[in-house]
Amino acid sequence: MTNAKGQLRQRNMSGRSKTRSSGNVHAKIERAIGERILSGEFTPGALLPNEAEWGRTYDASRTAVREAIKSLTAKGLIQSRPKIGSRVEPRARWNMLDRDVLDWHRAAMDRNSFLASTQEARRLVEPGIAELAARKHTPLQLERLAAAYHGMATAGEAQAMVAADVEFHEALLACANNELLVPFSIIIEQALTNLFDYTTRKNPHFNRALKLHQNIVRAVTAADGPAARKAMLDLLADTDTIIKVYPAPRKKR
Amino acid sequence: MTNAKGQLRQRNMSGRSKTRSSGNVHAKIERAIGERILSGEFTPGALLPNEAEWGRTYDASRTAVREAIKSLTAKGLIQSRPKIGSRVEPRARWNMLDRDVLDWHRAAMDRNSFLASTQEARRLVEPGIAELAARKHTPLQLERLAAAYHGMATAGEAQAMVAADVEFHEALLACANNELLVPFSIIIEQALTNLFDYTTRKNPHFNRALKLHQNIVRAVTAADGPAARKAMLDLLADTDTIIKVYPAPRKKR
DNA sequence: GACGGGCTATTTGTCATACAAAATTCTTGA
DNA sequence: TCAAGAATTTTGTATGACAAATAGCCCGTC
Repeated sequence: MTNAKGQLRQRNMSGRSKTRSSGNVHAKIERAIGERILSGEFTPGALLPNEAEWGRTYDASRTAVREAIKSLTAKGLIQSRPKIGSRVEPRARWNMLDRDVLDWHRAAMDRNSFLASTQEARRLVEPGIAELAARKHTPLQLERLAAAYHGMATAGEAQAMVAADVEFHEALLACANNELLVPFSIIIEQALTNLFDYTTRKNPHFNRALKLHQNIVRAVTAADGPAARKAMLDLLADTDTIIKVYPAPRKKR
Repeated sequence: MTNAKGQLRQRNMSGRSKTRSSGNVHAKIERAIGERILSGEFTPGALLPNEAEWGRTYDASRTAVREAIKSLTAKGLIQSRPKIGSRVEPRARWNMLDRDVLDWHRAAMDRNSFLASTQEARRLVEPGIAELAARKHTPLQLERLAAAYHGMATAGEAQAMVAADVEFHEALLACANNELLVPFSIIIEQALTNLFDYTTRKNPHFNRALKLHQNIVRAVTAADGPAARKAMLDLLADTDTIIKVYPAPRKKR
């Protein structure tokens, strides 16, 4: 994130939508420090430089630094105390389901390990979500799900396909009608975005994936919980297969 | 959170550990605004008062207000833009697995609805976690789980029992070795804390719950995934029963 | 020598003020 | 009518000053 002189570089937007606020000084500093923590440069329990020092490092005012630090604190990464400074919190406190944190986390590990852990989490949660969705959806929510499926079927380029896929899973999550589960969409989004190279390119897979998604729509529409669960398991199993068949498409740099 | 004159009151600590920073001005403002959003006073899309206005409302400097707002932004509750101000984000963006957000959420709804949704989420996730734990735990993690069980068995007062119970489930989560699942511990913690009145008091239930926890330890120790899953399902079913048997112990005020 | 209490230094916390930057809204001119 | 530009509002950033908290040191006492 930072070059030799510690100046803030523009982010490279890998996977994430361009946040309007990413141009803000405090947002850049937050990202810079966040990445350095997630990368392991500062380990849990470690003492960070003080605010004045960060200000010098990134050539910014203490105000901007403090706002960055407050954000990182809100994400559970650090904790500040007078006379002590800011310490890195234990990993168990890190809010890994925060968009930024998960993004920094992904950037700090190799892609296959990351995909392995997202897929594991998805296998754990999404079948249950599908079942809940089948049992609890409202007509409006079902409409959104159907529309998302239609969006997948008619998506043109690969980029749009990924977006439609994400929307599909978010619509399904909404069908489950449990707000506590919603943050999981971030994992799904990251997983699908990073599966980009694996999927969407191969046309034979495209049709298969579409069919597997359709099965979910049908089961949810029929309010058939067990069928929805199974349809989701099938979809995830298919995804896992693809990851194994095509190991690491191309090294990142 | 605020009285008629808008002055900040000391928090009442329901369920949460006393945060050192809760005495900070920006933390108080954050909490005040957060509660007002979660309570529905400001609905998604609504425009909040500007920073200067908040400063007057809570008799604080713009600096403190801004730090509060940055925290709330990091939790996904709001988004700020120049010339516009701060708007409440759609609920799907809210980071419901954040400690504070979940706490404000709980405070804004009736207890039974809250417990219903936490139990639903737990039924969805924890059996899978138990299974993963059985398959992936390390010796050290298993030790922690066993110690947590021992802590439950020897806990004296009810307060300590709840703490030990939370530690048990967090230890189990750690056994699963998937960091993406860790934030769920916040749901478990909130659920158990709020189940306080239901459980722990009745001695017959205490022994039963202890046994159900022991079954989990055994299955995990034996690396028996399916058995661990079933043991967790049994435990959760038992908890659900208790909630149904003793509806709402005492209204909160 | 051990211990307790107070002193000091460091760091975050808070405030006030000023100006920059962004972006909506209004205004004005073609 | 519409588009370009000006005005206005709000957040964003910087600076400087002081308050509050507290770890670690110092010192005096038992």
